Amino acid sequence: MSTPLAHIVDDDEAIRDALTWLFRTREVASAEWSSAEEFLAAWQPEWRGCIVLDIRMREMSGLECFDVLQEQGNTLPVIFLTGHGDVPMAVSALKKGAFDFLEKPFEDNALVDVVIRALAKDAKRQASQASQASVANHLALLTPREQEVMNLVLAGKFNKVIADELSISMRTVEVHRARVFEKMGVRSAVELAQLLAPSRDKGSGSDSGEH
Amino acid sequence: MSTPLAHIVDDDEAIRDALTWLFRTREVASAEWSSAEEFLAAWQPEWRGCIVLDIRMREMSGLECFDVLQEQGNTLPVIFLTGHGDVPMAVSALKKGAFDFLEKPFEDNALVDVVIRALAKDAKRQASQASQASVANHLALLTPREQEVMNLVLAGKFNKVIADELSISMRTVEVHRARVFEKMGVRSAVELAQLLAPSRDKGSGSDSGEH
DNA sequence: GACTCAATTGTGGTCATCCGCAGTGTGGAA
DNA sequence: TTCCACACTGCGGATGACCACAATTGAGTC
Repeated sequence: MSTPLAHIVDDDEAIRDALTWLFRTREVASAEWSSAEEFLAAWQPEWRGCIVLDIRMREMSGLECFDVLQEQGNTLPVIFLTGHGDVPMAVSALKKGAFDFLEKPFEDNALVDVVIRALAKDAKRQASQASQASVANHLALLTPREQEVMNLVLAGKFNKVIADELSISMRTVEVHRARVFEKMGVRSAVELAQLLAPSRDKGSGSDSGEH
Repeated sequence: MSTPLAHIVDDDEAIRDALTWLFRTREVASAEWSSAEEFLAAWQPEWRGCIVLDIRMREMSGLECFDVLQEQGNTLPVIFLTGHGDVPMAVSALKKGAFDFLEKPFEDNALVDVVIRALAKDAKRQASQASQASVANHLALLTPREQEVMNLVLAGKFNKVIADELSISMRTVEVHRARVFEKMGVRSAVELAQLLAPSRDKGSGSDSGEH
């Protein structure tokens, strides 16, 4: 199991050591990576925690690393560290979904606070995603026909009408319907609607932002 | 009705004129305000569009103006303009929900693009909020007893059980239930659940759920 | 060929929902 | 006082939902 970790990605060993020590004294578990490439090679989508990413590194920069991560579906909050960032860089990073953007030198407390908030955010995201994934798993257990019937049930149609539209008997609809309820772990169409309602929205927001 | 406007808030008349001219040539409707105070005094929550806010102004700064707006429930996207912003300022503004943060000098095209995206975002937000408000209006038509029954219906309970919990007859529950459907403009509990699924908090829940 | 699984259908019955009809009682507004 | 909105109730019937029991067919697997 992956424990939540603050992943420190920086090619400066002195800084890595300092951050590792800082996090250890604040009881924040962390891991060290000496380059963006090394981190990307190891990165797994199921990791939890957050990423503390230095912008200026010898090979791949932190910003490039961030882009690659986002393409690969990373959901971990990313905190950028930079010695000489400019405003457009910070704005771009945040608009692309970075969690925060800190200029060196920064207060130890400030960084730790941000990391702790990032860890909390990831934990929350993880929780809500877990329940959504569970629904998706149950949904995957349904046969095509069952899904078809389910959709019509959710459209509020009577079994009679569903039978008609699918050109099958009412009895068959009842059987499918019962199996859908059973497999989805609900006891009524109302519960089913509520279970599926949150995940039935369209479009993922691009940029967002509440805090 | 309020047309979507790009509200230009800047105490420098030359800049206001330039922006107004720029927007007009791009067919973006705009309005001018010569100070944060003037804008705040006129501001109405139902306005649509976006706000182009200069940071450095004589009296109240753009950042202060932004804080006041957020407190008052502003939902319009805010685009900051600044001649000499620093990274922490930009980061803070974006994390507090600003739409964008542009440093002068900027390309005309860049600003117009941002404004157009901001207007689009507001239009989208407005649309989704409208349907939500409509649901709220319908909910407000329900009598207290009807809302109570509705919550129990949405909990997936049988009329019999609802009658029991409220210590009334089944027939009365049926009457309330029918009125709820009628007033909410739905024809079944499933439709009701879907209508209310995105936005809802528990009220008057007696016992909690199982499953 | 035996076996599993998805899809299909019927019978007959129970329980829940929905509705029209016909009322009672209460508290506030005109 | 009259009118009205709200809450409440009973009866009986039509319709829908759910279920146990019992089967058939075709596709794909072992």
